[in-house]
Parts: sequence; structure tokens; C-alpha cells
Amino acid sequence: MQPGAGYRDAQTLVQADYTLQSNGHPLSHAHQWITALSHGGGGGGGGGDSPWSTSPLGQQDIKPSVVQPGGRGDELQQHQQHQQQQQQGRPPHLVHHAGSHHAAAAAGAWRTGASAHLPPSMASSNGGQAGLLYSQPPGFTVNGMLGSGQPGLHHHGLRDAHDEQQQQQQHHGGEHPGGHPQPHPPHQQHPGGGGGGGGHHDPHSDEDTPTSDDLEQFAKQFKQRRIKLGFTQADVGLALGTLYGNVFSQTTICRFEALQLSFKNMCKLKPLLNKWLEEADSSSGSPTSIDKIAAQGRKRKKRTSIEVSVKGALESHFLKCPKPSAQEITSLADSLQLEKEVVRVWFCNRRQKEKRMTPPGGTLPGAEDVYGASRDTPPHHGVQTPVQ
DNA sequence: ATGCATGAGGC
DNA sequence: CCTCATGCATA
Repeated sequence: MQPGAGYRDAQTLVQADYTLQSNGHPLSHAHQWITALSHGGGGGGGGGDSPWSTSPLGQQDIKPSVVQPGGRGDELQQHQQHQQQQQQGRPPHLVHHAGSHHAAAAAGAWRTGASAHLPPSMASSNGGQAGLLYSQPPGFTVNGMLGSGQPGLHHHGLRDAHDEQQQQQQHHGGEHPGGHPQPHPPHQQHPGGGGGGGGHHDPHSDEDTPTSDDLEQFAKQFKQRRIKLGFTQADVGLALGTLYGNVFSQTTICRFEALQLSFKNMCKLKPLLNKWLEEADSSSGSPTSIDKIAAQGRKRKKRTSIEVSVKGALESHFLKCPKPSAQEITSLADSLQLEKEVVRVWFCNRRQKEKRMTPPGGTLPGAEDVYGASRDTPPHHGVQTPVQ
């Protein structure tokens, strides 16, 4: 925040203090601040480009984030101070409108013609059920609905599990900057067509992979309904945990609504959120049960604050070379007076950002130019949802 | 709403 | 080490 006022050594405000408040173990050096808690498997993939980008492939298995209750002795971190997020606004009124429109279906959205083929994603295997994860620290309000007692609701057969196909991504390794900047084609589409078999379906059955337009639309509707029902993003995340066993944080829900996840990830979450919507809709009046879940915490390195000027330098390098070698990272880190790890992570995050559906500026996918070239942007985004 | 971080999987 | 899915901690 303080722009240029001269730099002092402390430019990099790395707060090297890993906060450990509870017990106060110093844990000094530590290369790895983390300790336990393993959550789902990462999807690892390898690498390549996301469907948005060049290749339409990109699938691997998705992992449910399950946590294992193994014993961990972390102490909790109750650290919150002031937080103004959203969790208190729970209006008592639950609107209940006759459900006439089921979400996904909207036919013909604005972008009609699109159809596409997308990676069928996700494997739905999740065997794990997360048991308890954490609870919300700051005044967690009750969660959304719970299935505790509603026999009849449970449902219909949604189409949940479907196929699990897998696609593969490809490579990654060798690219270098000099070549081409990966072009990202904006949306992909699908249908299937091709050949084989048939054309089927309409753009919207949730059964098959949604198109990016579908996702965009769904995300919008989801947000709107969620707000009307009076739930916060955090509530939804927790509710998903009680419903399926996969808990998600406010961050993830937020990113979903903002389309800031990878295409594949969006596809994975959509069915879950869709199901939640249905539940929420039907249980408008049901007693919210309070689920108490155990809290837990983990030691995490304190977030490093990178000065704006340093950030600018990093971005400049990123433009030249999005994937610097270890050595380059080291020297860069050295010149910027940052830890190598911090720089490495910064690049990783930066790369991820480029792969999201909606780039921060607004230009849809495909725009990889972060800044610098042409991009002006869109206006959109604030319309219609008051945001919470 | 986002920035930095963690970690499982894969090369 | 990277990518990818996620999230704590923040602004």
C-alpha cells in the first residue's frame, strides 16, 4: 500500500514469523511449516493446458477432499479478529417459490449455438467421507439444511454418478518461452458429435459435460438463489460437507460463482452445488440442525506480503518467462530479496491464474495477456448481484 | 474477493 | 519441480 515512497530494506515485508499462537512453539526454522492434515489427493495432473487452452483434454481424477481423522495434534488457531465477512446475514425468510425452474435448464441461453465438447470430467469416486473437518471460527452460524431428518427428500435419483472417464492431459514440460504464448481458445464446445454416435442431447442436461456457457449461467443462478435463500458462501461449503462429505470453504464457493476455477473443476463442482440447490429449495423450513464439528488447525506459514514494486518486477518477468528455471528463480529471488520458495510459489500461482475461466479483467478465457496488450474490459460483473 | 500457501500426484 | 484443487488469512 504505500507506493512509492522510497524503498528501504524492509521492502519485503516478509513476516517471518510463523504464527503459532496457541502454544507458542517457536518452530523456528522449519522448512516446512506444515504438519499434518492431508486432504484429498491432488489432482495432479500433469500438466498441460486446460481445456480452455489449447487442448481440450485435461482430466484426471478428481479427488474428494477427505480428511483423515488421524490423530494430529495440532492446536487450534483461533485467531480471528475482526472479520467482516458474511456469515451473519441469515434472513429468516426463506423464500419458497414453487420450483418451477430447475436450474440447469435454461434453454437457450444467450449463446445458443454453442455446443461443445468437453471433457467429460470427473470421476466420481469418492470414497471418502470426510468426517469432520473444521468448523467455522468466527461465529459460525448454523448451516444450511441438514438432512437429518427428512426421509422423503432424499432423493430422486439425480444423476449423480455417471461415468467417469478420464482424459489425459499432456505434457508440460518442455515448453519454453520463446515459442508461442499459449493461445487459449475461449470456449470449447461440445457435442458430440462427431461421429459417432449420435447426437444427442441438448445443451443442458446436466448429464453431460456442460459448456462454458452453461457453467456461466449456472454460476449466476446459483449465486442468486443462494442469496435469496439467505445462505452465505461459507454455509454452502459446509452444507456440502454434511451432505456429501466433501466440505468446501467459502473461497471455493466464491470462486465457483465468479468462475475463477478451472473448467474441469467447475464441472466437478456443479453437480454438487446443483444438488445443494435442490435440497435447499425443498427444505425451506426445515430445521437446521446444528452440526458441530471439531475444530482443528494447522500451522501455516504466514502469508508473505510482497511489495507492489516487487510484484511489478515479478510480473515483468512473468511476461518474459512464465516458467523460469530453478536457477532463474533463485537469482530472481536473490535480487528481490525474497525467499526462493516464495518466488517459486508466486509463479505457480500466477500460472494458475491464467488458466482460470474468467480472468480478472474480464476477458474470458483465452485471454492470456495479462496486461499489456489489448484488453479492455468488461464491464460486467457487477450487475445484478449485489454481492454480499 | 483474493493473495499467498499446502500437498497429492505426476513426470 | 510442476500442475491442480483448495483453503487460511487478508485487504
